[in-house]
Parts: sequence; structure tokens; C-alpha cells
Amino acid sequence: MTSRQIRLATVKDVALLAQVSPATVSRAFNSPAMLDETTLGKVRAAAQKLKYQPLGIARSLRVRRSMVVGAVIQSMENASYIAGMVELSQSLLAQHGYTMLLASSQFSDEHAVVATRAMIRQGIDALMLINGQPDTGVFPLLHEFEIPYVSAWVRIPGQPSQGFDHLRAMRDVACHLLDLGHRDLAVVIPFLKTNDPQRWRLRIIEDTLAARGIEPNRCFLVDDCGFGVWDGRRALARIAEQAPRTTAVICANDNLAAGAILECHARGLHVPGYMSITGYNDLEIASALEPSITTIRTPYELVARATVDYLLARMAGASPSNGPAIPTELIVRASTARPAIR
Amino acid sequence: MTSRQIRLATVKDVALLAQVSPATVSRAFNSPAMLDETTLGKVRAAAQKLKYQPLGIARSLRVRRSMVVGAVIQSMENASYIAGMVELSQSLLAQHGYTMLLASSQFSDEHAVVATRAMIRQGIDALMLINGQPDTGVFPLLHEFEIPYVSAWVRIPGQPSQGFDHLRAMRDVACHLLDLGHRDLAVVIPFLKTNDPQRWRLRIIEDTLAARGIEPNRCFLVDDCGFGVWDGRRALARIAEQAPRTTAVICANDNLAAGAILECHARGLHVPGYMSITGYNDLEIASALEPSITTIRTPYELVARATVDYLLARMAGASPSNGPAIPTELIVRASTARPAIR
DNA sequence: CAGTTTTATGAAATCGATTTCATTAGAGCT
DNA sequence: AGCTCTAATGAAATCGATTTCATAAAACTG
Repeated sequence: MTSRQIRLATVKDVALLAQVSPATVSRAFNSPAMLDETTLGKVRAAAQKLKYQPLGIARSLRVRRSMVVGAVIQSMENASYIAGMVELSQSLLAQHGYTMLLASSQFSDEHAVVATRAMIRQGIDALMLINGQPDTGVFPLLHEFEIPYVSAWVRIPGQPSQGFDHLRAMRDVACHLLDLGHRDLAVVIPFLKTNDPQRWRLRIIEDTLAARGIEPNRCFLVDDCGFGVWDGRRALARIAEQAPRTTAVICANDNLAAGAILECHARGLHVPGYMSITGYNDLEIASALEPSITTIRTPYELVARATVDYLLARMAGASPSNGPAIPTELIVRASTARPAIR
Repeated sequence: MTSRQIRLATVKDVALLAQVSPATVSRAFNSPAMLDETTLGKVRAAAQKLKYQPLGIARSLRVRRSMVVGAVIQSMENASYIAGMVELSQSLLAQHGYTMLLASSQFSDEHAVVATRAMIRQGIDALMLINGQPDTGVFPLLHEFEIPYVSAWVRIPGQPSQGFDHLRAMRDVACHLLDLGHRDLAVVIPFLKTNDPQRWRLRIIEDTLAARGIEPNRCFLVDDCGFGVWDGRRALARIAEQAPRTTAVICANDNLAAGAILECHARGLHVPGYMSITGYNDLEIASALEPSITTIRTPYELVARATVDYLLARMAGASPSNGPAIPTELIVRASTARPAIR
């Protein structure tokens, strides 16, 4: 491990060349209005010549802010909207002069805590937790070091967070199917055991069924799977074999739904004639597949914007409130219809 | 803009509490072997009590390395393997104590340069360019500041880079189709105008055709589109209408291929009976769709590993060579067959 | 024009951790 | 016991930029 040997130009070098003091050089970059026109010119020329750039960490040390924001995600696998969130947030932050540290927790809270600790050591000014858990050990850490933060994607009661009202969205899906006349539902939601928001989604479905007088045990559940297309295929296979009366399947995302539809095709089960299937997120595949998938549109750009705005406000010293949920939209397409009489 | 007001424990505070000098506290963290057993204990206790963590930027300033690596990507949209690369690289780097700054250029070299400059200001120890351009303005910048770097995904002649031999892979695809007897091909490769590696892919296809005595103008080209599923659908629509003799379509990735297949279905064109279609990357959809897609497997994990290893070696002062290309594999599935006689 | 206020600049302290250099105490040896 | 050598520790310099405070020069004011 050798350290970088190159010696970049420093404020001193520029000062020497421009025949001014280091203080003046600094001012030329941070408050040029304070300086005489000619001095400014001299400094600028010298800086240009030496290709001088103020060293971020030295500046950070002195001014006590790093212009770095951290982002901790669970994973981008099978969650292209998370990738989109990350990408857009980064670009929005960049417009305000911030760079972004990224770390993924791979669904492990321990990893999330370790990553956060590393980021705090690095001196982040704020942190965004994208699609994180509501009970993560990251929160206490952030409080301890008084770091502005916000959870994104899922709104978390009692926490600064920006996101959708996934419960309302899920209820919309359930109601849509019930309104069509479905009574024998199956639900594919992975990570129920370890992920609270997923559990919340299931609960609201059950509540909705109950409110319409349908016993929740009539609802077949698949949760030991991931979020991929193949998981959807396998899930539907399970449903077809173990709950043959099922007429509609609610999937936690569009990949699962696409997989379910493909497995239906493979088994010769018509969608939506024999089986209605719903997705979530309105990924591209949802509209492009035949039949197109009834789904929930979750415009991640809005969440990214709200999240970044929130953090910028916090870093500016304000205490913004969470505000309303970002609206979702039920998009009814060809994968759902009234149940056929079997 | 207010600065963070909280005062974290510093090396001085710990020193005071442990009744040692700041130097000793530092040593307790960086070379504990140098210290007496009891002193070490005292310092550790004090540090624990004050929840002390050395401030990264202060350390960086002194030791002249930041333990931060930058990653500049083009985009993660429609390129889930890039997201995977980012995620895995981050996790590998974390295992070595590095954190990762991320920025995406949105296919604009100017953005890439701006982002890189910001990262250099932040003091990155090294940079990885994921799926970047071979002629980017980022390279001179990196040389100027003597920052170790490597391009990942595409091997770039004369540059430190880790990746696949996409030319060989593309030729494998072309040969596969030619071997099946196809003579009227269409190619769907977006960004031909602005992206050199995409152009290289087309060239090798044309060369392969030429080597088999097929005139390249017999090959219908679609390039004014993106990398998404709908782009694939639209591309196939164009092909069906404007080049009806086409019997096989080479797509730049699996999303396009999936879209092309779906559009075939919509038009009642059998795949592979009427039309053979190939993809690239072996995304999940490639195996899950019916018919499953003949494609090229590009194991991104291997690239991520090679890339990180390369950078770690460079940062350790070594001068590793690029080494061999990461092997790809042609995976023949159900979307390709011999052309039917029309 | 003398006195007062601005304006422009520099010297030096500062941010927090590391590291060189010096010093002291103790161990080992004859 | 006296000498050398090592181990453990502290004082102070250092990394590079910013900022406070002081000061000199210039611009007003009546």
C-alpha cells in the first residue's frame, strides 16, 4: 500500500505564482466578490496554469461539511426502479454540488449498519435509505451522529420518509379483483418473514378480503421465493398444483407477474380467461407482454425528487415535514378479467 | 446552508479521558502492536465511551489516501448487469475498506468528465469506468492527476480495461445463425452513431457475413431506438414491414430480443419457425420467456471481480496487465432454428 | 483637509488525525 | 554497578484550505 505520490498544486503554490497570500487564493474561489478585479485575474490565471483545484477533503475538514451524501439500498437486483432512484438521485444531487456514496446491504441489516458506519466515518452530510427496513439499526446510528436522513420508497411511520402509499395501492389491486368477481385468490409476496413492508402489503390484502366477507384462509400464499421472473413461474406452478380453484393471482411485482403469465402459457392456462394476474411497478414488461399486465404505476422519479428535496432542505437547516404520499395509479390491462365459471 | 453543529469526539477528547497523548490514541487505532497492553486498554475504553471514530477526511488529508473509489457508469437503465456490476464491485471494495462514489453520465461524455472532476476533487484513490466510451475525455483527466483507473465491461485497446471479448461473442451469434442456414439477417443495435463499442459489434457481424460471402447490404439495420422491450417490439415491426424476407434478427440485448419475440407473437409470426431471434447477456427473461432466447452469457460477476482486483493491485503500487478477456458463452435455446422455406 | 468609514489584503490560527523526532524508563548484558 | 539497547510514549510539525482578526490603503464626509 503506497500512498499517491503525485503532488498536486496547492493553495500555496498558486499564491506564490500569483504573488498574493493563500488567503486571497481561497477567497478567489469562495467569495470572488470580495476581491479586487485585477487580483482576481492574477489568481485565476495562476490557478489555471497550475491546474489547481481545491482539495475537497482539506476544505471539508475546515468547513465541516463534505458535500457527500450517502445512499444505502437493499439491492438493485430485480428492482430496476431502485436503480432508477439511485441514478436520478445522484444526478439531482450533483446539480447541487453533492457527490453520492453508494452501498447496498444485500437485505442484511448488519451490512446496512456497517456500510452506514463507514459512510459516517467518511463524513457524509446526509443519508438516504432506499427501500430500507422500518426497524433498521441504521436509525440510532444516524441520530447519534445527528446526520440528516430520509427513507425513500416506503413511508415509515414516525420516520422522515418519502414514498408511496403502498397499502392503498395494494388495496386498489385487491378491490379491482374482487370487483371483477374473484373470490379464490393467491398472493405471491416474497420476504414476508424478514421484510416488514412486504408483510404490510399482505395484511392490507387480507383486511380487504375480510371487509368483503371473504375468509382470509381462502387466500393461497407463496412467499418462499425471490422477485424474479422464474420465481413467478415457479410460484404459479405451485398455485396451479396446490390451489387449483384459484382464479386470480396478486404478485408483488411485474417480474413475478410476467413469470406467472409465462407459466400459465406453458401450462395452457389462458390469461385472463382462466387466471387473472396482477403485477406491481409498471415496469416495461408489464405493457409489452401479451397479455399486458394489470399493475400499479409507481413513478419513482417523483420519489427521487421528493427525497432529494427533503435532504437538501434538511441540510439547509430546515425541518421539512414528510408531506403527502406520492400517488400511485392502478393500471388495468389485459391480464385481469371476470373469472370464468369452471 | 448551515454546517453540522454537532461536535463529535476527537482524538484529543479520547486522549484526555484516557490520560494519554493524542499520538497514543492514533496509534491505538493504527498500530496497536506498538502500544503497551494496559495503555491500549485505557484508550479503547475511552474511545468506546466517547463513541469515538477517527474522522475519515482528517485522516485522508494527512495520509494522502481517502479509501474512496469512484465508479462512473453510463446508465443502469435497461442494463441490469451494470447495476449488478456496481453492486458487486461496491461490496468487494467494502471488504477491503473502501467506499464507493457513484455517478452516471447518462451517455454524455461531458457529464462523465464533470462527474470525474468532482470525484477527483473529493479525493478518490481510483476510478472504475463501467461500460464507458473508449475515447472519453475522462482518461486525460485521470492521467493528469495520476489516478489509477480501469474500464470495465468492454476491453479497450491501449487502456487498462477488464471485460469480455464482445467481438468474438457477436461472431459466435452470427455464425450460429449462418450455420443454421439463415441468409437474410436483421440487426438491432442502438446508439451506433455515438457509441463505439456498439459500432464494433455491428462491424464484426458484417465481417462475418462477408467472410461467408454474403453481401452486407442484405443485412437490415435498426439503430434508432433504445435498449428496452418496447424498442424491440417496434424494431421488429419495422423489420417485418420493411424487410419481409428477413428470417433472423440479431438483437443487442435480451430486452430487445424479448420485445421482438413478443411482437412476432402479436403478428402471428412463429418464433423460431418463421423468425429466429437472438439476444445478449442472458438476462432472466431470456430463459423464462417462451420460446426461450438464444443468447450470449456475460457473467458480470467475473468482470466485477477482475476490475476490483485490478484496481486494488494498482492502488497497492503494482502494475498489473489486463490479462485475458473474460469468456462469454453462446447459449442456444428455442428462439433460433433453421429458416423455413417461404 | 482632517477624520471616519470602506475595501482589499495578509498573518496566523484552525479543522482532526498522523507521524517524525526526542525522551524516558526499563530490560539485558558483562 | 555501569553500560547499551529497546520499547513505550509525548511534543510538535504536518497535510491543504478556510477564516478570523488586524492593518494598510482608498474612498467618503462635512
